[in-house]
Amino acid sequence: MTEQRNPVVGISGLAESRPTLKDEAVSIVRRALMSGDMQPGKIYSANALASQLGVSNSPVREAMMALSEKGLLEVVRNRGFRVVELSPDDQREVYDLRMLIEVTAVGRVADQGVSTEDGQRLATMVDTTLAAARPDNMIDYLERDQEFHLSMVQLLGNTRMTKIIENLRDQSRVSGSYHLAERGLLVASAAEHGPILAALLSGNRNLVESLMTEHLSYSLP
Amino acid sequence: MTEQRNPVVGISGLAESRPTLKDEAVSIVRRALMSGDMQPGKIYSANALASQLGVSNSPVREAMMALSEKGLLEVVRNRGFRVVELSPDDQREVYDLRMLIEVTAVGRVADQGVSTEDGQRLATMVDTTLAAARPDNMIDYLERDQEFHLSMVQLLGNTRMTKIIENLRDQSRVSGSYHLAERGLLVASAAEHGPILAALLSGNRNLVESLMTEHLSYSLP
DNA sequence: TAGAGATTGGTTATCGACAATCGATTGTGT
DNA sequence: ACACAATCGATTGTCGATAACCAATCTCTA
Repeated sequence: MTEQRNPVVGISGLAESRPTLKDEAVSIVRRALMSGDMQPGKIYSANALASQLGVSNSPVREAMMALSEKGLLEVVRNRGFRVVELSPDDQREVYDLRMLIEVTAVGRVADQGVSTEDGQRLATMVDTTLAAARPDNMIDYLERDQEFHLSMVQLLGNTRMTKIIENLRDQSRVSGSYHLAERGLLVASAAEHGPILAALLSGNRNLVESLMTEHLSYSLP
Repeated sequence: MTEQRNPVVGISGLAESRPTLKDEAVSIVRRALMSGDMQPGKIYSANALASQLGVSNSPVREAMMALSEKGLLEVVRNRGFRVVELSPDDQREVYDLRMLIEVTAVGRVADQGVSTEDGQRLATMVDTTLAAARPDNMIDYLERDQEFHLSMVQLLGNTRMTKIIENLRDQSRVSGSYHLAERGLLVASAAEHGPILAALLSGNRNLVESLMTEHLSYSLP
């Protein structure tokens, strides 16, 4: 019988060419990873999460598979999905890549020039990020931080490069970026965004790159 | 009753902690993409491929989803999976990234030094690749070429960087790398591997990087 | 006691089925 | 002839069920 199925309310009540259940599951799990609701090293069951969300296993499974491809989860056969726990070596792998790609990307943007409009937009982000830099507000802060950095990179126009950088940053975030809060370095890190943007707008590539290099060291343990 | 299920014979008859059906499907589709059996721009049905392989839709679907994550396919909602067709802009995105990452990676390997053993292994690959450089042998040749380049990069020990480079090279390969064969540049490209390896072994980073830079221009249209 | 082998508990990997959805095609009215 | 609505065919996205599987626990024997 054509009974109305369990509506499966996602996040937004909006109905706009509805995203697939898999997509919703991806963002839910992703958020749980970033917020620490899912802890590194622990194994989680796709089926269990599926029934929590009120959907069947398939879309949730696909979501966790996708996150495994991105290196945020590990598939443990017939056991579940383990949240990755970056070893010191892993962390340096990610760090090295970010130093190479992310720094170069922002440097190139400086070379290429930034429109006044984009400059304004970025300046706003610097402010809101700094305002969000409170230890009790880590999750939101990290989101703003991510937005600012990705917005700079996006100006280069290389979508693949942006995706790669986003993924690397996500990997950094999962395995505790909490040493920032612990050490009260949160505001210090946010405060560097201003000079970085200034250098970017002035088109000083060398300066931007050295500031970015220094800035990235905050993501080291 | 514990009845023997449909055996679902994969490719290799080997039974060694059997890979998942999804994994088998991934390599099958991947090969089809590289060989041109699946053509850029065309849409293929996961279910159709599933019944061709004698398995259900789920693992094949997961495989094609994974390849979509990697940028080799595009999901077209309720229509199927389209083989990506790189626009000129897309091709330059990939090219720019390879120039940045792949060249740097090989350069760093030169700095770091290569063991005699590894050098031997690479030298063998140079030979077999050159031997495979016949226009009627494109698929095999491309496989050897890939193996040589990835083996160099692997020596750096950054697994994530290797994966990224592998993915970028795969993207280059899908959308016809056939201009090589067409223009008879195949042997010319393979012949550059020797000097590259020589420069690598001699630890001359600058030389390696400039040779690699030149070499990559073969992957441009 | 110690160790091999059976049992258990929980999870996935895979299956087959079906409604929702999309693009193309056909049909209709002006 | 043309715009627009209804229909059609194909494919996915999602579902619920189940056997295969892994790790850990328990049992039994030497």
